[in-house]
Amino acid sequence: MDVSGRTYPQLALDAQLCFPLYAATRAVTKRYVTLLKGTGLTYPQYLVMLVLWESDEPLSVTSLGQRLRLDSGTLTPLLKRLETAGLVRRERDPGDERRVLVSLTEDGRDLEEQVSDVPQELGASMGITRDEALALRDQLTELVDHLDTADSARG
Amino acid sequence: MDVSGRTYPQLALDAQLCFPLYAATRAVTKRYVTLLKGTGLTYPQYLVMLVLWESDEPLSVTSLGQRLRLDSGTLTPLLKRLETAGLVRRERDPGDERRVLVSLTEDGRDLEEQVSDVPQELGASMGITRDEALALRDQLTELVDHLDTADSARG
DNA sequence: CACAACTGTATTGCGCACAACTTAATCGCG
DNA sequence: CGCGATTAAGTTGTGCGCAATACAGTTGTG
Repeated sequence: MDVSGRTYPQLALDAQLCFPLYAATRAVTKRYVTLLKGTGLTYPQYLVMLVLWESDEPLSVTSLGQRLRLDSGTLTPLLKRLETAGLVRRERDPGDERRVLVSLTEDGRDLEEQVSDVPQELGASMGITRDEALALRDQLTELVDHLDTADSARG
Repeated sequence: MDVSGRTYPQLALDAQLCFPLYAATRAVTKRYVTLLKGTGLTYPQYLVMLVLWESDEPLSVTSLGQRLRLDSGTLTPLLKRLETAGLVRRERDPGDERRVLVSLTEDGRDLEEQVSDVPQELGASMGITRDEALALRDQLTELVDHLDTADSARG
């Protein structure tokens, strides 16, 4: 942690934001493994289910991807696993055969009740108040917005 | 985003901290791809190099793993790629043949100067002040500490 | 010294992420 | 209508993360 005397002190691991961010995501994901045990879901699969539970309509792969910022290379195999698990259906849109519509099965819908306590349990594991969590959420959301424009703009 | 009328409003994607955290990490990683282009490093490889640049001594795989919270299943192939790239050496510790000591080559050491502007460039992409970044860093560090104890304690 | 317990690293297998590419369907424009 | 451009999803290949396992080397104990 002693950064004095280094040629490039800004490169110290503990001086940067990126590492705690990276570590926090992995720690949260690891906690979800425990919390989702019994549902058979991975954390990315859980996120997909969250989006589907929010939606009244079947969603295309692209719209799921826009919501979660994931592309078809990630979603297609993930959705196939959810289909194999019997939680979702994948059907070509009759009105546009390029699109695949993803909808919940009865089992998929039923799973929502089983995970309804997960957010609160995770919150308890994080050791911060609800207000702190919401403030952090907003800061990170802003960060994502900036980074998205930054990377496309500055190349 | 309208959460009213849902049976489980706490499951709304936008109500939770986990998703912005996950999205922010991926956005940062994506930005690093651009910033590290020319070094040949991936973001996790860059983190390993940060730790090695900080150290005067060769480090074992385990001590690298403790610093970065990564295990040998992740580090071994990553270090082999860094070795192939000519940036590090991997040698068994003569004093304890179980251990593999990782040290920088001349090329590896030289790379530090090439990335010395990366932290500042990333900071500029995030659209937050240095103080905000440091506050965020500290909050996330605390989060990680809590989650680590939570997952081992509550199983 | 013998040997069980432990430690450090490597290997295997699975599931993301994502870039790059392919294929099929649709759209737009003359 | 014909046909090039665009769009949507799927495929391929690379590199993490990490649990589970294997295994060689080391340590502790009698």
